[in-house]
Amino acid sequence: MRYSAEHKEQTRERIIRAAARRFRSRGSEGAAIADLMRELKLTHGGFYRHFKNKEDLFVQALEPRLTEISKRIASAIEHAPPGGELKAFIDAYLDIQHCENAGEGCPVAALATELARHPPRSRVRLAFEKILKERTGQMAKYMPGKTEDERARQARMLMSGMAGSLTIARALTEEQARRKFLDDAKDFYFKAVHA
Amino acid sequence: MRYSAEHKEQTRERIIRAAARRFRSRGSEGAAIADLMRELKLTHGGFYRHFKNKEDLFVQALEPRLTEISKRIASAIEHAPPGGELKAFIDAYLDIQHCENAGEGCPVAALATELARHPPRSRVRLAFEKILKERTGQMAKYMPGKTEDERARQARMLMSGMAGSLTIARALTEEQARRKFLDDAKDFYFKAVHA
DNA sequence: TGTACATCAGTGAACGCGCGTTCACTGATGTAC
DNA sequence: TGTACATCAGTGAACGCGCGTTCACTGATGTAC
Repeated sequence: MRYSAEHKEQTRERIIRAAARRFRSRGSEGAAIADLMRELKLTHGGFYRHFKNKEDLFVQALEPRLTEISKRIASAIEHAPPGGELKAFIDAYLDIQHCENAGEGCPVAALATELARHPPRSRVRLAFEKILKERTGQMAKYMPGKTEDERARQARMLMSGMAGSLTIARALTEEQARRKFLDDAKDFYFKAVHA
Repeated sequence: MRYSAEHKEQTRERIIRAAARRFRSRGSEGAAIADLMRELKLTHGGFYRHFKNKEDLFVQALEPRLTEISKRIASAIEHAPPGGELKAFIDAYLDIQHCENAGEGCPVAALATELARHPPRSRVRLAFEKILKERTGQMAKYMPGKTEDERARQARMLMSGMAGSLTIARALTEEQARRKFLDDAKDFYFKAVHA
């Protein structure tokens, strides 16, 4: 059947969304194309009408997710009382829901280890780095610190540290322990950025 | 040919060492048994005289590595001037060499994401959790903090945070950027634990 | 307005490859007598 | 001390499976005339 360009774009969008979820919750190697397409009630062959190959999908799925999270963060910050932006951000990032749902969450925490194993100048790594920079830039303005540079540094440290703590929390086997770990982390990072 | 029990034990040890390196630098899925055995000038078939399967190897390779790192940390701390133990530890963990050689480094930073994807009550996760507890317990005594509990919390946060920062540093494409990132991190965490 | 042809998203069989695992076999050395 | 047999680490071919990718085909709709 012939489909409209609009229909094609919608399918593409659906593939990207589902893929981003699978990549984050299972890793790139854990997410099979046939399974992904089956989830969307499609067959695997059609995949290649939308993407050159799996890596192409990975790159294209990564970017919108990173910016999506940025927006989510921005929204959490906006709804915070004046002066409470940073706390709102930390609490939102280290939330138990974020911990339990890696598929919907921060791609940095979910995929950084894997990305580090890709070749250094690969598209994925360059895309990752670019967006990492954008994101920490966006966060910087809520950071304490005298100079722009100091605030940017703080933002980078806060983000990488929280990503690490979130990852470790996810590896704990008991939900109770994860909750406690995250609560401790909220405390720790809030104090850390004010040190 | 018939081999002595001692010879067998040595081979087993060699497999575990090489596997631990490969697991950390490439992840469990990235480390193939045939390649591993070839590195040791053996063939893949012999592998099963030593391990039940690949997961068995993973569990057995993980444990000694976690304690090995604990010893390395202990040694770094011992050689530090009195009162400088914590700084010595932070500097050792966030060292550029540690960053560049994931294969020889901290298994928490290298494998936590992957571990979180294993089934919750699996041998690997339980082993990981047990040793995580031991290690942070060991670190706790160098932490500032009034109560034992507070020191333990600080140790957990420091470790998970630094693991995250190390991971992000590894994902950066330029060595210069990695060095700067690590230096910033050393500062950040040193101040954070004294906050 | 109607007709013939082109397009192309989606289908599903097939291919090739990597990899974990199995298995019959080898042969040097340990052990029983 | 010598001999026959058992053992078992290691070999390498083979198997099965999952998965990324290719390809000939379908058929509804767009387009040219």
